[in-house]
Amino acid sequence: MKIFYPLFIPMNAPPTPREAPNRRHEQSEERRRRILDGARACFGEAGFAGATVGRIAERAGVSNGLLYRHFRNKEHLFEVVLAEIIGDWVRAMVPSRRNEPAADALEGMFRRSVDFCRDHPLLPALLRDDRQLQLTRISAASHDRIQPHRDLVASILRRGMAAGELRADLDVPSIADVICQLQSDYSGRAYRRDPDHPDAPEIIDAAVSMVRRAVIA
Amino acid sequence: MKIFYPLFIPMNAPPTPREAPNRRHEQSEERRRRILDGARACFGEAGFAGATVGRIAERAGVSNGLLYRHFRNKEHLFEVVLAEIIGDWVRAMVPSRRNEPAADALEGMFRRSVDFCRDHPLLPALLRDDRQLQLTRISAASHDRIQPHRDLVASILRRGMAAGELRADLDVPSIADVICQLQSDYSGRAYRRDPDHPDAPEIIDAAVSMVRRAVIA
Amino acid sequence: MKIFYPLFIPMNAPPTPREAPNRRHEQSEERRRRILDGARACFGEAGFAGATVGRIAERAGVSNGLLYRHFRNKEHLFEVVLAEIIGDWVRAMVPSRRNEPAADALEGMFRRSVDFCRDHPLLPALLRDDRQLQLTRISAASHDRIQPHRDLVASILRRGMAAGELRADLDVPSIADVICQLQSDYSGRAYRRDPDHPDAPEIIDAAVSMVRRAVIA
Amino acid sequence: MKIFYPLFIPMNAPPTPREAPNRRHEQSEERRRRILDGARACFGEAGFAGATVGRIAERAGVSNGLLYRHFRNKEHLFEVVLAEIIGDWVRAMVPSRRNEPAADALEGMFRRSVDFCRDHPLLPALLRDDRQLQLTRISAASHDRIQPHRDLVASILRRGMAAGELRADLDVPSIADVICQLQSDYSGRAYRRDPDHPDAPEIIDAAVSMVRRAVIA
DNA sequence: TATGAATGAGGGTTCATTCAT
DNA sequence: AATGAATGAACCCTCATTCAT
Repeated sequence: MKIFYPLFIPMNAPPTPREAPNRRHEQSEERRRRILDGARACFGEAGFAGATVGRIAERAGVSNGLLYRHFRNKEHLFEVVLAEIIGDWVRAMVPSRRNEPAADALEGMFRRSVDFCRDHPLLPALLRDDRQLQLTRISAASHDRIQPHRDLVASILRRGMAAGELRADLDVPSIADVICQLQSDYSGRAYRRDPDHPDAPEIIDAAVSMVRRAVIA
Repeated sequence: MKIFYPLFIPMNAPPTPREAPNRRHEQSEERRRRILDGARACFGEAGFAGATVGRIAERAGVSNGLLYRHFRNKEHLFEVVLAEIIGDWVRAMVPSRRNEPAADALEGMFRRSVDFCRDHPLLPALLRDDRQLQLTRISAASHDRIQPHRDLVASILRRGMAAGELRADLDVPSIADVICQLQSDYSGRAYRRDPDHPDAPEIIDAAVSMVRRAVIA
Repeated sequence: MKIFYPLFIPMNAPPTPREAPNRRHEQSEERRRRILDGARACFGEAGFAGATVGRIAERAGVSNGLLYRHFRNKEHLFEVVLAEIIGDWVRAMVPSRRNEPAADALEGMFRRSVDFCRDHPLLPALLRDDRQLQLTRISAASHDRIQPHRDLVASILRRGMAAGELRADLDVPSIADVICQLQSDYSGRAYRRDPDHPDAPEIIDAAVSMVRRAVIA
Repeated sequence: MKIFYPLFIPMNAPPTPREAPNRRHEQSEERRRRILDGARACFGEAGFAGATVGRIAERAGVSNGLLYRHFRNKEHLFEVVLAEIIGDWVRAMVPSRRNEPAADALEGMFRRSVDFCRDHPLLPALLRDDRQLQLTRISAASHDRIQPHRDLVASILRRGMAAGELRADLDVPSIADVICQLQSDYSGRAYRRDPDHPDAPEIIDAAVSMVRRAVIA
């Protein structure tokens, strides 16, 4: 069975500086970086509509106008931020060892995803709900990141079923959907520090064990 | 065992008409109603930031200013809408029969919640994530609706454990959290019609069966 | 010979208040008026691009936002201003007596146009050159006002030729074009007080006599 | 009779290269040239306000900043462009033969002006109306170019009157004004291709014949 | 009670100009 | 001399909120 791991193409790698980078270019690049960081934080805190360009620039310590040298407009900036985050997240999540039992692979993914989101100042909050963000125009983003995630989970499930480790009667696409949903939920919690949606270890454990119990033979 | 069903205190009951309601008062009350309906629709479609008071008033067929006679401001209006919706949702969700097996009670709740959200033009989208809505100031709302929901689920779990229907080693608060999370997720999907987050019956079934398997003895 | 005088339909007559106008409505109407006056002045001085809504509002003594209650946007405001001005101008210019000699009719029109523009705080400056104003989207405006003007002049010319008062070999459309051009020029001068383009009486006389000499038999 | 032909003082002659022009200087000069050409095109297309420095630099194939080494600011650049154009225009317009009849001289000037503007990708549109261009600060430019033009026409008129070719009772300054006005009008038309202000040959002919008839004895 | 005209702060965006390199 | 990244003021426009009627 062919497993197809490499999910996402990194969309917004910084333009490869093939010439020796001079000071100017370096500084510019660093400011672009700071803008993206500021945008991550602001979008993460306030959502797309709530974040303001002015605030982002301020946070990045640059002028209002500079933002528009690096990004077409607010929406474009948001797209780039999203793409970056997804790239990071996926890299953190992907199974490290290929031969581990399927249930362990799922649990590993789950926990790595949560841990990544906890440690990283980023916005998995935005990983879920484009509708709220009035970003219907950014349609690709949502689809592009969700389906591959499900496919990855599904491939692990199928591998486990083939190996006899998992129940044989799983409705793979549906179960994969639910697992991904839970993973998104608790990854998101790890970032937001909403006391109403805690990410206490025992809750994560409960989610993980629910997943295990649902799939194991 | 005492089961404590009445979860929510109605927050914004219409001011109790202690005098015999004359015409004026009646009409006023009806307009308040229309404003709330318009707000539900608008907030549901565009989120908090995206909805405008002008639009809401227009939809309600009243003037812009009247809105401010009935509600302190946009935020307050939103709070009231939220509270109302949660009331409706809870009423729809609460177990009908008291003596059914715990697992069935959970499943029933799950499905009723999803169905309610599907049939009702309302905004369970908003049930989850105040942060997105820039409503950090509305902290109470979130807490008030989420904890009671978990308590309800927890009480069912405990009943089932006491009755020997469910596993004895459940970490009740944590499992309740996960179950509520899933229920919110798929209820939300039922309202939004995001093709990337479908609410196909088999997916709902998968979620339900995952829950059952997690708790059943 | 049929003469077709009524050229322009007044486009932006204030919405006829068929009900007894209360104070509120009156004040609103007056503010709309003030905005239009401010806009006339600002557009007249600075052109479309150069005029700013902020400046116009300030000049009208109202808030920035009010402008957008009365007009869709800057462009719409400009259109209305233009239409008003043209209406005024046309009414001022149109021949009063029907039976006067053609050459006198032309001269009368010419002088009335100039006088109107001199006395009136308006912007015939804008009567000529949409291109400068980057108003390609307002294409109709230009055409709608210029051709009728020429037609009016042409009809007078033809009447004079038929009556034997004017030379029989006139190239009517071309001569009409030149006459209108001159009339626009010196009407515009009357408004702008550019010392480099004076509107001294003897210059107007020179223009008028040039026109007479060109057409008279 | 003294005829005073050399009308305009070249305002912005390139800084006289008093040293043998080395490579550096040559290249610099060529870039200045390219900037001016780009500016001509941009101002011509979009007017002063509509043209942007960035666009001009891009069109000239130089950097944004270089523009400010050669010109004080956008306004200065515009002044220089204007002066250049006027120089070109005047050279094209000036009577070639000194002894031709005055009326022919006028007609020749008229037609050469129109032809020049038609053939040349430049901005006689801007020849008339500084006010529109928000360039009230550039007052000199306007005066410097208009009065000499009138003087030239006046001198031809006086010559014709002295020679008995033209009517003896002409109000020379006034007639000169009108002639110059017409000439500007139709020269401008030749450049702009506004269908509402055509420059068809028969219209030009009509204008020319109007002028002739106005002055001829 | 109900209206909707009026306000004005703040939104995203552009662009003339400067200055370190 | 030449670059182009960076600035920030000013642009048009929206919309939550107030208040005279």
